[in-house]
Amino acid sequence: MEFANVSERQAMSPELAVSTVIFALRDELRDGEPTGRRTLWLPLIRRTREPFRGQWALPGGPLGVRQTLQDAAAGNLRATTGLAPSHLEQLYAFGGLDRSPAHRVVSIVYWALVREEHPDAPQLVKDPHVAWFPARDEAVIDALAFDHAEIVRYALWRLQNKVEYSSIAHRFLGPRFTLAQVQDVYEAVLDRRLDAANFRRHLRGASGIEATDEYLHGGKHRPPRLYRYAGDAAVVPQETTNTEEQRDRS
Amino acid sequence: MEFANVSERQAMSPELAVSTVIFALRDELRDGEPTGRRTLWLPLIRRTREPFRGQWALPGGPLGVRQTLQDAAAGNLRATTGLAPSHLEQLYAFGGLDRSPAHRVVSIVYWALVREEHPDAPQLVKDPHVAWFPARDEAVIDALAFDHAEIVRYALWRLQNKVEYSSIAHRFLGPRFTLAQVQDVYEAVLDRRLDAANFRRHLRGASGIEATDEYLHGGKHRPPRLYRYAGDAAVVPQETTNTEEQRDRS
DNA sequence: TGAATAGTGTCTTTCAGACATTATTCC
DNA sequence: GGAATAATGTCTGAAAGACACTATTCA
Repeated sequence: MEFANVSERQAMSPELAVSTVIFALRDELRDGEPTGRRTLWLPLIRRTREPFRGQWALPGGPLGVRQTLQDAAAGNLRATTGLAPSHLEQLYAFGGLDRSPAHRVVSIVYWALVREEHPDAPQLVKDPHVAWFPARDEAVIDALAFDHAEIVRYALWRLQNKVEYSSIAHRFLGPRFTLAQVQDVYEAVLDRRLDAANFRRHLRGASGIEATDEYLHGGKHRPPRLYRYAGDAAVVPQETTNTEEQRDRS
Repeated sequence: MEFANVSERQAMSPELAVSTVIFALRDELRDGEPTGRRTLWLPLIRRTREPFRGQWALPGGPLGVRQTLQDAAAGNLRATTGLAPSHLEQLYAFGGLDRSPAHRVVSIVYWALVREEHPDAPQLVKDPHVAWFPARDEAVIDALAFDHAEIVRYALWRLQNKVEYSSIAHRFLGPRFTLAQVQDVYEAVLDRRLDAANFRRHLRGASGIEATDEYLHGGKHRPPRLYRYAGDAAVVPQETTNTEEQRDRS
């Protein structure tokens, strides 16, 4: 089959794009001041073109012919944050007819975790059209372009589920961490307080976290023991191993 | 941007297709004779064109511009079996570079459950290029076209996971069923025997299954009580509600 | 020594596996 | 009555929530 131009071609098959929901853990702010807690933040991009010009949207773009889905998602992430993902996983393919006015676009969406960085770390992208927002700020999320509010909420829900049965919490952290830091991650993701004793027992049992001989000094009081993750160290799962995401409750 | 022809256009964006893995429960056969147990079967389509001409493949096809992903998946199912899905859910988007020789194709794959039908039921599609196979027959699955073996195995794994924490087992069955029938579904999907007493207690607790006043007569011995599913009756989840699949263990 | 955080022990409830037991139907 | 399947009861151990308690560091 041959087609005279792109319009005819477009009549046959929808556009294909890849977008990425990126989460990081940062200090929670109230009235501009840190509360002492941590929360989930995500980077958004301000649209400079119609449709939804001026509104915030998820990073994304068309998929190249010689580009895997994962590569495209990691590319979104690098372009937006300058960082590499410590976790990257397919979320869902969104294919509703009216996600975008005029065009029909199918978006394959990934979600990613990145390690916390100081907001003024040198490798972070400095771009007036990129900004970080609290992932649970309803005013921000509801105002997103396209169906991105729905996508962000779904990604948040997936992250919550995954943290409960899988050990990905450490991917927000560095190679050495205290159990209190892991608990901070859980509390930020699940958005509720956990009992330290039970949480500690839970971690000892079911996850690939093991104690080291080191302790974190420099705090104000008793230094906590440092732990490390002892599972497979693969930062980015392979395209061919979709041994991921499966336990969403319906 | 304008393009002179489809080749140029294709250089910009991969093809987009939708395929569907369809499961039904049927009598298990050994040497052509029923064993008394049930197992999972799936319908496959024999390819009549290159590539992989003559090999079996999952039903699928290109996505139309005004067609939702779910509609395309349900269309696969109807064309292959003549049946409507009692469950339909997105599985994964497969986007490896070399899934298909020469072309770059991204496939968004769904998985579906259909109620058991007698293999010679009138509404079933009669097509020499369609045949049903046991879903765990490694010789069949390994010989599938493209990366469909990987896809089928992933779908099976998802179905197993889902049946353990969700109540979809009844979607293999009619509106009224006995607990033994539900147990048969679980045993076929999980591929192991379950203790009837514990299984019964499990069902009473966590799922939307409730007893009716009816009993199934006509058996050889004590007639079992009939149950029904009391949850939401939606046969096909909405495109916009992805409250699905999330608990895969990684 | 006291404040603050790190870390342990124990009681209780819930739930799942193992398995013995009773119930009802048809032949 | 006996065979077969349906359905219930009970014992046990694993895991999670609640919460009291001990340990170690710094100021």
